[in-house]
Amino acid sequence: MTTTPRDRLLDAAGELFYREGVGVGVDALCKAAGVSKRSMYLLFDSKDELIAASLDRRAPDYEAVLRPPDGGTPRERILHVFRAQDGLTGQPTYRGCPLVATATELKDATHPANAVARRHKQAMTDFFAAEARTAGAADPDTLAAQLTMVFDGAAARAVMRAEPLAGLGVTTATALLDAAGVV
Amino acid sequence: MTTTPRDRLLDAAGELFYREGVGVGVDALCKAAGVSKRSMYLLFDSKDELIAASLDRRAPDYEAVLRPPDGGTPRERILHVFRAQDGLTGQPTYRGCPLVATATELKDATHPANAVARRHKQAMTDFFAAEARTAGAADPDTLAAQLTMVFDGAAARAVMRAEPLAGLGVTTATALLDAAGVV
DNA sequence: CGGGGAGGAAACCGATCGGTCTACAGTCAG
DNA sequence: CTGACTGTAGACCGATCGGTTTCCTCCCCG
Repeated sequence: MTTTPRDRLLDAAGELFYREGVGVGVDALCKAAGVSKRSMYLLFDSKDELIAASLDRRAPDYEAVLRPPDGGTPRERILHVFRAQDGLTGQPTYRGCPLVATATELKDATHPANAVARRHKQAMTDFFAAEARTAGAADPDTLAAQLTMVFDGAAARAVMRAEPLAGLGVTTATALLDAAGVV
Repeated sequence: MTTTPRDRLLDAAGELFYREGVGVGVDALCKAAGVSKRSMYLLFDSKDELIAASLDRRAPDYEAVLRPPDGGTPRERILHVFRAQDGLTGQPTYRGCPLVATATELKDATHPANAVARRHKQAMTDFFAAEARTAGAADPDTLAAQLTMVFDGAAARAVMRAEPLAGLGVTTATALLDAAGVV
């Protein structure tokens, strides 16, 4: 057995919940994963826990796509994130930032998946803050919060497909970096 | 009869779909509106049409809250939108921009409610563009797209409650206006 | 007074929801 | 071989889904 039922469940959940929303039923999910409901409920306490676990599983891959390779200036490293995002938003399968989309769908701030989303989003802000600090920005925390906001805004625009202007996130982040004196 | 069944349905739908998501059932919705399912399905072809119609109904009120009063400089008029948004995001009942949230939940870009959301969002961008043009910005369309993106980003941040910094939308919009030479 | 339309209450439809449970196949250790 | 363990298939539970239909009440107009 190359993949465990747990792996298959998390992978199928990550894809289906992102593509069709968390309203996808447990039956359809288990069928897609090739796992019986019985096994699913032995592995996870509830569908809600599975949502949270699948988001936690998906997040590292998401971050890996966005994170810049080693080296380069802080400015370039930050802009790499927005360029990578631009590549994602151009795809027809793009449904927004998975973290924000899940939080938006779940509404309930106490949902376990919401804590997962918050944690991984904070990691992105922390990355921006560390780079901004390295670059000697006057207020790295505020700049990091602004950049995260631009990231989420670019994702939202892409979802609504009211985005005739590609690279909007990159140009806006550039403007903020300029304003913050990050060369 | 002070309110028609149609009005009660649209109002209840606007509130419930925003507060709990479009997954709310037709039964619960009709009960909240004090309207029978029979009447609902005589007034609307389907739940999807009701979602679209309720969003269309809600949008003018939403815009009225954000739109600045007559007068003032373009810069002040633009910043008024972000200050008004800041007031909304501070409320515990805030669940994000209704237009973006609906589009995010529905996934399907061909859903009638998605067209409604796009149209109203475009109206906001058009407002920004008109003000930027009045102010003599070099590229008013790009600036308007950036401001809309910041607006949606601020909404997304507020949803996730990873928002220790109030007024983030206002300060970021200010930075973009400064960069675009809109005094 | 009598008739017709509007609209509420609720039964009903097949399908699906999240979740539980039984039955059985395969695989390992002893 | 036996017994424990893991896993699938799928029936089953009550509830709810979107949507349709029947029935009845009310009110307005003639």
